[in-house]
Amino acid sequence: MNIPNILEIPYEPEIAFSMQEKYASQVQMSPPQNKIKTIAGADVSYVGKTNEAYASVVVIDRETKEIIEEATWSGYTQFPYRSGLLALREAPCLIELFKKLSIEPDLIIVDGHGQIHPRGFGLACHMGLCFERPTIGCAKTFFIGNQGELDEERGAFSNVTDDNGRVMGLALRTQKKAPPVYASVGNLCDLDTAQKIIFELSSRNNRLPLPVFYAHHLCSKLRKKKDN
DNA sequence: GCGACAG
DNA sequence: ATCTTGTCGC
Repeated sequence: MNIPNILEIPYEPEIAFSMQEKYASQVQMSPPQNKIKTIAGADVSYVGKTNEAYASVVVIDRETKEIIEEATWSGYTQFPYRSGLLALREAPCLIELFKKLSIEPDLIIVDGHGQIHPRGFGLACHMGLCFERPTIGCAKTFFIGNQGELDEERGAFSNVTDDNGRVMGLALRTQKKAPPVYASVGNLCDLDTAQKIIFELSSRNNRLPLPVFYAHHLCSKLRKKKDN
């Protein structure tokens, strides 16, 4: 896949914060221009709490839900995990990973938050500006913001807002008994589309949208394999 | 001041 | 993220 931009990765956290504040205003929340027929999901896993990383991306056909391409990458991250600065750790890995993809997916789902972020610029936003193509974040746990009550049925959702009442994203229950996932815009996509896509690609069998679910398993398979 | 804090 | 035991449901 073509990668039009690579954002700087500041070594100093304070500089990284201001970088995120600067780029947050460049995120585009309008609906995708093209019809969404191919969808990619990406994930990264690690050996213990080391910097040894395994990343994978899986692309499916939206209509048939069949896998049409996979790519993997392994190497070492340059930064430790830090809340709010996940992109410093994972963006370089994901860029190398997506370089290996031949398809140009119509939409990319990142395992992490987008606009649900202290400065409105989570990992999915960072990748969305790099890729210049519709990108959304789908995180497994609550990060920040005010979340309303959530019904128990699959499909129930509740906005996640900041302290000024601005909608950053939403909590979406994709399985009846499981905790919700958190959907937010990364770039070049609206929240309604993000919600719709995550809902239709999740099911009774997979709380996470199919491409992310597949990528997650591919990652841990890789990690185990290299471990032995 | 204290706790919370994506992966 | 990873580690781990036990439990529930198809």
